[in-house]
Amino acid sequence: MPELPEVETMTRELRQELPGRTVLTATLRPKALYRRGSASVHRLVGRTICAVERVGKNTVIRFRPSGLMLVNLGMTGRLVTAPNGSHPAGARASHLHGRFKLDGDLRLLYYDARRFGHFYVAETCDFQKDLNVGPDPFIAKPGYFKRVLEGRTAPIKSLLLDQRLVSGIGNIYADELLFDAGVDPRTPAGELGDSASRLLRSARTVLKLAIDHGGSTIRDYRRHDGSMGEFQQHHAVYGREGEPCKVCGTSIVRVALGGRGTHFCPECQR
DNA sequence: AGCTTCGCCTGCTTGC
DNA sequence: TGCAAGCAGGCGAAGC
Repeated sequence: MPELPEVETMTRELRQELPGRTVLTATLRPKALYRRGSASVHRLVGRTICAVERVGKNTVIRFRPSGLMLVNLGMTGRLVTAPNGSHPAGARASHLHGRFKLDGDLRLLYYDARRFGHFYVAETCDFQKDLNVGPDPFIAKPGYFKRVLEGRTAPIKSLLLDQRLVSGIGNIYADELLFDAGVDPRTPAGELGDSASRLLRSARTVLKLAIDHGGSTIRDYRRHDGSMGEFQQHHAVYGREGEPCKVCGTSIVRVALGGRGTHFCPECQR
């Protein structure tokens, strides 16, 4: 499940290759991969990539003289370059849904087994307003969490997954940062008090560490070269149900919260 | 408005 | 061993 660290890793890798390339042909199917209100990728033919950046869990490719394409990988999406005629390691042809032929003998390919990803093509875009993408933990100012969580009654874990409030955090890193902060995921967000600012610090710590390890590979995620991320080896709680807490030895518990598998240490997180 | 549930989709895991 | 059912989960839509 690509979250901020995985998308950041992928975006950095694409940034090495894409800027300066002009789009020669573009196809994306099926239609369901387009986000509502998106223009067709055909519009990008003839335009030249000028920047590749990350916004929350999305990769944004910018073009000159104008235009942008936002890619959200959903759960199993993979955006990767390959020379003409070759396919990236471990990619199945039946999962190939998007092809962008670029100049200089390069293709940008989109694979997605479950097709939960989506694309948004437009001339301009206000991410916060048009796409409901709030600030990520590296952009948010100290005090931001405390301010937006005030009065909220939903469990803090559920709100951490809400991209409108804070972007970039998914199921894995929500569990991991709550452990780092020592906060019970079921805590009503408005009752956090001063630990709200601790959450922001933990988010930055955990996400930064994950980026340094190339992200987490649970099932599908792969680095650009087909290798796996390493951070899953450092998970304290995610996927460790029944295993001893690395701090106190208590068995890690798994509960369902808002329909999501949620892992935590009942001793360290209160 | 805020909170919760549902549906999309397919590969992997589990159970018989 | 083989097959069917169950499960996972980002995110938008719908329901309360």
